[in-house]
Amino acid sequence: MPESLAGARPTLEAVAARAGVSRATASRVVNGGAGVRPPLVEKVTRAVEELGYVPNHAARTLVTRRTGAVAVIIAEPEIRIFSDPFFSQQIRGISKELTAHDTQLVLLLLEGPGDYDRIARYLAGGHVDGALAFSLHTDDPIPAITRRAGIPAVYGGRPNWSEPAEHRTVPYVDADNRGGARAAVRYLEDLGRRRIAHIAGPRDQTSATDRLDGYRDVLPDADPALIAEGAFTAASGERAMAELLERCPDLDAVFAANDLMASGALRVLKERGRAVPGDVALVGFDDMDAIAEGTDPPLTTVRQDIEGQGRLMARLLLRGLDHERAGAPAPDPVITATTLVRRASA
Amino acid sequence: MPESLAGARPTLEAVAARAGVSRATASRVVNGGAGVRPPLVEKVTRAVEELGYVPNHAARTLVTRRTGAVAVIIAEPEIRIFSDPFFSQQIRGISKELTAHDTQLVLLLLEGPGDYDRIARYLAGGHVDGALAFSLHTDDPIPAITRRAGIPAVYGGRPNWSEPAEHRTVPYVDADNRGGARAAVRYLEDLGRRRIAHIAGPRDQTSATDRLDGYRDVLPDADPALIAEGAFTAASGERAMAELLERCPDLDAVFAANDLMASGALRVLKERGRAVPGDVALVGFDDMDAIAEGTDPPLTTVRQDIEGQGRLMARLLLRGLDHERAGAPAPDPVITATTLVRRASA
DNA sequence: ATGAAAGCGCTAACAC
DNA sequence: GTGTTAGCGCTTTCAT
Repeated sequence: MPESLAGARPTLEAVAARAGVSRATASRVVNGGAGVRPPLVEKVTRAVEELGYVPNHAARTLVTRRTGAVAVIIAEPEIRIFSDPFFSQQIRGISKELTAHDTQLVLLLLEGPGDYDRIARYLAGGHVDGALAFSLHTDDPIPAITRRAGIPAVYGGRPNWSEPAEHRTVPYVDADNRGGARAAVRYLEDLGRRRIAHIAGPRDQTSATDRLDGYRDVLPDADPALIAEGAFTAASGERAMAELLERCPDLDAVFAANDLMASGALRVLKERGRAVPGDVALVGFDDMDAIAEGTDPPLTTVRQDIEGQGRLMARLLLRGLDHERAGAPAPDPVITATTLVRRASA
Repeated sequence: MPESLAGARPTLEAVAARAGVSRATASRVVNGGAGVRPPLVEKVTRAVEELGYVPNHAARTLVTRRTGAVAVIIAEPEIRIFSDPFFSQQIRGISKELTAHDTQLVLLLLEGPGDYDRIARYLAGGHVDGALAFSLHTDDPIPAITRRAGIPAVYGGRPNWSEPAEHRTVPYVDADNRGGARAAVRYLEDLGRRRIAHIAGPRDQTSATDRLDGYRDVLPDADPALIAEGAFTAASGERAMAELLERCPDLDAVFAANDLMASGALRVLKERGRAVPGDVALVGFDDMDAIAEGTDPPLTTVRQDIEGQGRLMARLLLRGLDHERAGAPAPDPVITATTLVRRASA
């Protein structure tokens, strides 16, 4: 490994000089060497190594108008992001895909509502080529900001627009929440269960409402008392289960909109002496192994490939960057498959 | 808000023209406007707004040699980073401090050991002004990489060198683990407990060994059977507690090296019919509110300001960046205070 | 296939 | 105070 001569990083000029070629040729070699004769390629390559040359990123960006970086925007209400394995897996996926394409991940945490300005300025400043964001709120300002900044963006989770017409406007990656929910409820039905309750997630998240819709697809005439709303947390799952038990003591199955709530429900069920799955069959959603495999009994749940979704988001964005000049239309939403994982709780 | 004329972002040149001044003056105004007469400042400011001008980052970096970005490096074994509230809080703190100084956070996730090369190239490429990294492993290559890249770095947690002499080489921020542990054990002593056990963390993390050292400071002659080793997880806390109970049924207090292990220990204690704190007093470490406040009884624990540590890391780095040209020496390590928080478990 | 030269958008001496 | 000018390091026509 070459010694770095503290301070004075070698420039392309230096490489060219050392290799006895022009800067242009040196540049060509550094960028793949297409159309340069092998002996020269060899010479330049050696010079690069000897000098420990690393291209200056700013200079390159200035002329190419490509930064090789992508922003990942995380809204403040998503503070839980880092504690929620869901997001961490998604970020892993994104990171892997970006890395594979030599693209950097710039993390933009919104500390508060006033931060949208800062983000807007940043995005407009040409720091990044594109942006990735998660679970937009109702009429979230982010899409408008990226549009104004003129950079492409891909979203994780179906945006929650108040205008349904806007849905097609932005590209997003989402799991087949509705289909997964349908599969879960049908499975419970096939088990012979007749009083199937649902612990739904918060009404303002599409993943929650889609799962609720899936439940209703299968059980259009379900007793409304069989539906309780939670907040995707274990504690809220406990509360919802208690409610449900009170309202419908005769229930014989529960489909919870995520594993965390299912784990809470399980705790309450056991406390009240209901055997799982004997008396009450229980199905979750997400298949977060840290949760679903750790409960007693382990959770039957709907699995989605979260890391894969993250990778897909990044891939979609990168593809968009490549086609950008072609003025390609925003890619269609991508819905990833879900599968039912049978364990012991149902 | 000005319409963006898709594609053609206005340059400083355009601003200057519109304001009827030279590019230099426009630049001065954009950068604070020191030494420019108010009327001109006003004119330029208006032009900036009307045009929706945002400085081109690459151009600026090219001449100033400052990127306004800092890398946060997260090693692969730290995959748990995102699920561990410890790291998430630290990152929050870092993000806040960086944002306050108009500096961006570039996230570098190491996907595997081979990734060190990629990181090294990135850091050498002048993408960032400095780097932040966490809990270095024994003889971690990161410090060498940043040194070779010629960029300053600050670490979170005392590095685990095999050469003690190296300790002073790198600046780091760490909690007063040893002092906090001492306080916890003394508190237990003051409660009148005489058989105080310790559930230690993994031997290869300085935070764990420092806490063990603190325990030993107070109890130099403690029965070795009173010490069990866990892995900072709840499950390992359960295992360690079971061990301890078997070896020393007469123990009357436990100091666990973190809250997660304390919560596991608590579970086992209750299972075996030991009243907490009646029969066995229990103290944790970290004060992760999601855990410590949620147990029954709530955990007495040693609190450290994790977000503050993150902020401190960023501040130290930024300060280093400012003094860089002055060839200032690496700042000394900073040890942040810990405080005992009394709840009900001891 | 290679080189010469222009210029990306900005800041910082240096003159005035 | 303000304008003029010279690059920062690189890619990319355009000649050759």
